Amino acid sequence: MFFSINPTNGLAIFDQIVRQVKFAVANGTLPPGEMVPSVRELAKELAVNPNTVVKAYRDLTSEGILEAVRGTGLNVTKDAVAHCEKERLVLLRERMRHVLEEAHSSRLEADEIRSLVEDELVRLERSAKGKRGKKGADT
Amino acid sequence: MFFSINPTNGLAIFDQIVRQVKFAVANGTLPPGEMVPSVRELAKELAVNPNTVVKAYRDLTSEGILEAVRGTGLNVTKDAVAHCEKERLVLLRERMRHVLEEAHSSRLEADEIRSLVEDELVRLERSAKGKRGKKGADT
DNA sequence: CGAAGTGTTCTATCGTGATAGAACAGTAAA
DNA sequence: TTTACTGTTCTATCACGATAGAACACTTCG
Repeated sequence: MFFSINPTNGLAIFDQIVRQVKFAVANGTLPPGEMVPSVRELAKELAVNPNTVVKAYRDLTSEGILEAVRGTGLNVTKDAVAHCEKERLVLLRERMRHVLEEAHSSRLEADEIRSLVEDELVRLERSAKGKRGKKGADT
Repeated sequence: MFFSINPTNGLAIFDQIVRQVKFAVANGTLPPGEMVPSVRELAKELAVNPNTVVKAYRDLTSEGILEAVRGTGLNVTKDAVAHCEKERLVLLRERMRHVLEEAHSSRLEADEIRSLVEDELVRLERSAKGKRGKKGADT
């Protein structure tokens, strides 16, 4: 499935779920009309309490991103895509800003910040590649 | 004073204090032997509960960064500088990594991430300039 | 029908961060 | 000594995120 939880993220679990659903909608992984995993199913998959998933889905529903079909499940609304596409960068930018503000107020130079970002970007690329090419070396 | 609290930071107040003390030690703003503000004074200045400052100072003391002089106050230890210089990048890098991981898992391209970072960096530069040259334009 | 799956709602408990307020022991200076 | 600072240690309360377990109304399918 698309979802995963990172306990050291700094974000609450329910918030991580909310954001990942939004991101999945924004990039087309979760198209309108598609059903999200059921509360109990997702809770089991993430090894998380069902009530935590309930809270995430409740927030998403009250934002108009999900809608309930009684007795059946929750699906992505038609309006969700535009909404999530707009919000995607806003959410990421806001978090990024907090980190950069801390770096800046700690007297880190802009170039030091840039190289820190580059370090972590290549690290991300490497681990992504590592997952794609399971056994082989490269290619 | 050097310290300030950002409620929307995602970090607990006591943790923000801990990190800011470490950063101040790392960049020489808070040299060894220097006294940190008293518990009650800092609590008043940050409009925060004294117990919150106590917790931050207790953590810093148990890490060997501050030491108590009974009846007088807390001062920065001799070993603190090396310790904090090492930890500075680690702390910032760890937080940065979490944000970049989220951006990456949301299918944001590396170049989009870079331009997002650049956006926020110039924003930081602007606000820093704005604070330095209060009334005048530049110089 | 009945069983199994939906979402929804409820109470209770726990840990943590924060607040509030009080008390105690030590030091410094008038 | 007295006063006014230090740090330190309590108890109590609150909000919030998370957990646990149960119940209810609805739909789908055999």
